[in-house]
Amino acid sequence: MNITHIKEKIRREFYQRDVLTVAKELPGKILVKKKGKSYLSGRIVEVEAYDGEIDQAAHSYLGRTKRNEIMFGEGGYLYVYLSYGVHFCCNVVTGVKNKGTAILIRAVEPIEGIGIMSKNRFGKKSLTEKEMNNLTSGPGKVCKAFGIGISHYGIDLTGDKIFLLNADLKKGEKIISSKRIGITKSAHLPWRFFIKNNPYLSRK
DNA sequence: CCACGGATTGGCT
DNA sequence: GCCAATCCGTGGA
Repeated sequence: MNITHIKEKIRREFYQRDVLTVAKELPGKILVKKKGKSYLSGRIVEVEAYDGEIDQAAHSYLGRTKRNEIMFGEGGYLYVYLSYGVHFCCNVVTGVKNKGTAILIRAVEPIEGIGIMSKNRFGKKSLTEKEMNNLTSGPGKVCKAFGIGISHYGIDLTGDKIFLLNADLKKGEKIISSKRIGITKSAHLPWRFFIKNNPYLSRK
């Protein structure tokens, strides 16, 4: 018994819509990675939208390359890249074919498999409260905790390895937007969407 | 072929 | 608050 028995997997049509529409709905949804018999899951609490047609910060802005190829496919696939030569970051590809849009998953709130995530991140199973809040509060941290790397590039999110589940926000929760973090080009666009006051945000 | 810099993190000051 | 670590995609010569 795990969360996949309770919630419904998100279907292709959800991802194939406009990137901003999807990005606004993503906080609250549940990221799941299945590894053998064990499940890792967490609620998405923070995302950023990237649109190669008008957004210079998007990896797809300069056109199609081998690295960003998956961004130009149809929505519902995973785009993974290496950041600063050190950390992996994962994105949900959105829109129809040739759009070049994706959403960076920046932070999640752990639900299942916290022991495994802790081991992936800190090499031990039990964490201090401080480490717990630091477990998945950033894009590189999410990938490390979930064990997501370049081998997961292009995975179909409607398959059964990595996928999202439908879920509603908890009572009183609110999604708000701000400028995106850590970019210099097209920095003014308010395309970061997150759950207000959530303790797992990469920044408040 | 080579130089540059980035959607980050963690450790030190 | 600042900065090093560390890789490779990208673009110019």
